[in-house]
Amino acid sequence: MDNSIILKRKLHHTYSELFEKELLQEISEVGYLRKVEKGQLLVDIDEELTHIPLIINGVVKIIRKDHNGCELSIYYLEPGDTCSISFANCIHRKKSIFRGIAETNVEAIGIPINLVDQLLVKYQSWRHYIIDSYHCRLMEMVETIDSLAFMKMKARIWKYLTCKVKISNNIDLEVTHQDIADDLNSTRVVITRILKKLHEENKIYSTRNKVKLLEFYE
DNA sequence: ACATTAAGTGATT
DNA sequence: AATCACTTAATGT
Repeated sequence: MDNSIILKRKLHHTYSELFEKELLQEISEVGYLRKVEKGQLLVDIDEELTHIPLIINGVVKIIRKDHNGCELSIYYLEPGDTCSISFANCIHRKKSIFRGIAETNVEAIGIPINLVDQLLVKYQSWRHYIIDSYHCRLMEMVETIDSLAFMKMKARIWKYLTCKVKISNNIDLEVTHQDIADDLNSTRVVITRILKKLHEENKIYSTRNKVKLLEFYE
């Protein structure tokens, strides 16, 4: 079967609502189908980008690596998504700052980067798609940052409490929320709220001036 | 009983 | 996560 016919059909069920007809037609002509098996890399850090992937089906995990090589998952690409970050990269011929791994078996349509610019000029739906994509990615990032920041405080409090228990060799601590806030350079209200959560998780039992650790392993 | 201090909450930034 | 403004609960005198 003709390559463009196959692509057209693949494109249809996820992108027909998104793109105008002419754009679908053009993509089916210039794109090529790329199948990636679960666990395989789509793109690695420092790799030069040669095409933009439009995800047809499957899920791609986008991750970042820290200095130690620890992975931090940034976000997921699902059908109908593309890696908008890669647009800036490919326009300026930069290398990827992310790694994309197939979380499941993935089918994607690759669009050569030299054509991405042209599509941007020619098709409104393509422009909207890219801008929306950026927006979604940004919102996901904000969420990730929020939760990281929050978890950090919770972790700090937990460390602080277990440390105190270890020092005093006593499960019962005599501290006010304000004390903890001062020690951790935070504010009382924030501590109160996180302690309440820990309380609800049955990790501590806290009353006025007191915090009792219910979970404490060496 | 009243004042003081600790803790809880909702809204806002 | 921090700040504000305000409420509620516990404690000391």
